[in-house]
Amino acid sequence: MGKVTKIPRPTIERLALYSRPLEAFQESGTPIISSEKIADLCGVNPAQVRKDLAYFGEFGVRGVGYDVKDLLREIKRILATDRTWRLCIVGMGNLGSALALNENFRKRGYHFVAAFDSDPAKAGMKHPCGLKIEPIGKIRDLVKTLKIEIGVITTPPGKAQRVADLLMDAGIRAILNFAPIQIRAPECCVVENVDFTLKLENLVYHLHKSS
Amino acid sequence: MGKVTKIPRPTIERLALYSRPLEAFQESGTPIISSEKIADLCGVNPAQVRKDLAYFGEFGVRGVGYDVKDLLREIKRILATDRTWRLCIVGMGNLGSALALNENFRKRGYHFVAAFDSDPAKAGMKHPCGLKIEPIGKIRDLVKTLKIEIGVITTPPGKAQRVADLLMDAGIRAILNFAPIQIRAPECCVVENVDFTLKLENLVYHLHKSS
DNA sequence: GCCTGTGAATCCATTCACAGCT
DNA sequence: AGCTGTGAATGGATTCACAGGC
Repeated sequence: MGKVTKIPRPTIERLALYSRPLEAFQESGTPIISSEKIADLCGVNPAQVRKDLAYFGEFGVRGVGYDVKDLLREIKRILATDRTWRLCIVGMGNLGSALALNENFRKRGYHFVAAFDSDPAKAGMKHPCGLKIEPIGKIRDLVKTLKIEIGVITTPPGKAQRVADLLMDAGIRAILNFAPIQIRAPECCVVENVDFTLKLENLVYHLHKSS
Repeated sequence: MGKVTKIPRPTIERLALYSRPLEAFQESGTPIISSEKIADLCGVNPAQVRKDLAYFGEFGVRGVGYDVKDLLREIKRILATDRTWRLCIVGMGNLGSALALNENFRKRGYHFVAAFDSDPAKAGMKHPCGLKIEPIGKIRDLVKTLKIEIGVITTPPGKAQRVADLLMDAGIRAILNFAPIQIRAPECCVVENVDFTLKLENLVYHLHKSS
């Protein structure tokens, strides 16, 4: 409390990163951890870790370190991962299907409660994950009645923007986009893009450069 | 030419980003494009676009803009996406399977030439993508004989580091990791992480903050 | 007039280095 | 002695603003 500082975006991203080893330490019963240890495991600078945490309070004890359990709880509270969230997937191709079946999401509190696909042949079918595949036209209705908070887009690139617009129309304010295009959205909606081929192009550049 | 400037990492990432709309413009036959247009479509500043490109040469014409075809060719040459690359996937669960079937990769010149899984029940099976699933033990051999250049890891987090070590042992120097852990690798190997849940945690923070 | 290429200015994030507490 | 919390210093990257060429 006190200062009203703006939190740097990278700080938020790293908080999530820190929580990974913290979870492991909590499970293994380690009670205390130092900024240096966290930094080491996450590949960042120890001062960075301390500064990131200090934005939100004084969680550590000088001369000692951080209490693993407390710190993890604080981070989860900050990130708002201490509750569950309701998501939908749009585009039940191979990727959408794989995500719906992925256990990592559920384990972290992300529950898929609806699945959509524009293919009339798919609509109505029951997906192995347990969800019935709904037509795109039902997005508006279901987002509201099922109180969906986050939309995941796994459509082909050509359809992604239209789907995003539908989701936003329905009141969605957070989108995770897997289509390799830049989604345009107003301020009020947060969009995160996951573009594998972008990452590959990065790899390939470095490979080529150092050969 | 001339100055030996160090290229900022973000510049490389954006070059790949710029190539997306350029491809669309090339297909639609638009001959010339301005830095402002590119910037707009990619959500960056026009000066940024010009500076990024200027690191590699003078591709534009003052008072006119950039020739779409030329620029795209140059970017592809810089990123080394003007050739094909040989990859393997390790971990043929839902995600690995979906990636192997994903057309986006092939279209951009990324060819999966081998698939591995540690599950003996899967080894030997033919995957719908056309590849035979090989046991982990064959990584070393096949990476060499098939001249695999990039490894994609889609195993559970517990196995990811071991798989990465195997790949690097076999001579792989670029890894795309989908497991939600931080892969440790020496300088000589480039690692890109794709962690969906990290992205979700970001979204969730922003949702929560602005509610 | 228009749009690129680029030094200069600004902004932001990271790292250092040490004071402060246990 | 040890490790956190934090102002100060550093280092990068982004943006501005304008000179340069069509």
